[in-house]
Amino acid sequence: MATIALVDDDRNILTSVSIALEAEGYKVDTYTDGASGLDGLLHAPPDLAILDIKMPRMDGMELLRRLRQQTDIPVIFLTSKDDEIDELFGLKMGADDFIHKPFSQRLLVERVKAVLRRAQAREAAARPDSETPKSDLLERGKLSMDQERHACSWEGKPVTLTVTEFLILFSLAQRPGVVKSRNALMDAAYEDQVYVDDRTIDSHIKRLRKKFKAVDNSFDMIETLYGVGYRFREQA
Amino acid sequence: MATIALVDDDRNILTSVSIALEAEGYKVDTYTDGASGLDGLLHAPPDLAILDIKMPRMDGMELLRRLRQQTDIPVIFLTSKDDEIDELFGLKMGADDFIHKPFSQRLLVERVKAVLRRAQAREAAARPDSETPKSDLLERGKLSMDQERHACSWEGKPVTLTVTEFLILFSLAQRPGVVKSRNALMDAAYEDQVYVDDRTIDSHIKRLRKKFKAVDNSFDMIETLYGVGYRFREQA
DNA sequence: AGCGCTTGCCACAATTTTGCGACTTTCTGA
DNA sequence: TCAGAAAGTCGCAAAATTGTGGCAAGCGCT
Repeated sequence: MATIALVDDDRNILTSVSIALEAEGYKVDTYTDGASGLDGLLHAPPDLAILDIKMPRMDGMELLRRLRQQTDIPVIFLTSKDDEIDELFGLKMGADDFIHKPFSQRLLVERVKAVLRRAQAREAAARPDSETPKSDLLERGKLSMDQERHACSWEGKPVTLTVTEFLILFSLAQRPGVVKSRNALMDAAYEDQVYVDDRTIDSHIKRLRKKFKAVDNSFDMIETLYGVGYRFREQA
Repeated sequence: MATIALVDDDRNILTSVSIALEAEGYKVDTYTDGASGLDGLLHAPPDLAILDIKMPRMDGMELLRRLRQQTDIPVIFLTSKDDEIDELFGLKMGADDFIHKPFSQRLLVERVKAVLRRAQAREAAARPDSETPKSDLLERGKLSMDQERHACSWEGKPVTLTVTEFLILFSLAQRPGVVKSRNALMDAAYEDQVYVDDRTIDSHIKRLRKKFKAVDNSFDMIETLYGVGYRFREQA
């Protein structure tokens, strides 16, 4: 799942927050002061950073300022009552949220999820227009796939695919004529590096072929390369 | 320009007021009694309603009460001296203004403009997010939703939705055929900084389906895509 | 303090998807 | 041609994911 960096000089907070976040399935990197925090954030960028606003060597605000010169990782600040003056400035610098001490773990986790959700949406919204010219629409002869709609059809006739099947076929069809090893297909279908048996991929391929043959018995777009992997046939 | 509904049993008032308002460029819908007025107001919601307080079949007060269950269209009452006792009640119900008979057309027009201006300001204030120029009306086959009035109906029959339900359905219906992940729906329904469990979205979907099925048992516009999210069915 | 309504979430049932063992069939190269 | 190695299939039970009924906390109004 997502990685979260935690920068705070208070060991107690560091451990209790770590535990709370890890319980939710997040990976947590901890740093005990601003300087090493900045270093860590830049070298091993997390999906979200939680910074204490008061810290030795470099306070949270300064850390944020420097961080923003390089990245726009979402940031949540931990503040005490007297730090409120800084919040306006923090917001301007691009802080995403503030949590006032003392805080419940429940609140913290909620905010973390909210910020990650927003960041994810922001990212998704930023992608389509700027880079990644390949839209999530794919047309290959009689096959057409639409990621956004999670729809797939052959000769116009709809074919219902599960998530895994969709991802595998999408990966194959994206580059017709190019062989994809089973490992490559696993990477396409699974987020992290889960390892599944080779035979599992075969199973998915089997199901894909079956579903397409149900619609067009002469379907044979998915070729097997003995000892190598699978390939989506070139030209329709 | 704006549409104004006029409900009065007195033909003279109906025609003279219509002429006055149309001269100002407004579109005017007229109804001659409370019952048909309510019907018309719900099916073809105007920007403002002018109601006579005394009418056969259903008086203005009752009409307002029922209207408020569905929408918050601005309302101006026409009253005679004897009706003054009701004004307090009318205000509570959300009437926006009272005009005492007899009244000059000039006065009427002024009041109308004032109320519309206020309504517009209110509406702008309620939606501080600078963007969101998307239209407030949404028609998708048998479904119609009006963001302004927060009204929703299926095959013309009103369906009462809570805020969250409304936002979720609106988000889905806005792009029929497109899958929305639970996260995307959360974004549509909640402020930043609020995180709710994935299953909460399921709950809302459950309630939505229930409400629509109560009106049309064959309702199945909200599709579930296993492992992906929800989708509003394409075509009516 | 007492409603009535919304809402988030939990627990349990119902469904769907998926991984993989066990076999069979096909392919390759000596 | 024959012995592996590799790929195709089947069938299932485990895993995931979703559908639901309910409940209790939170809120706005009395």
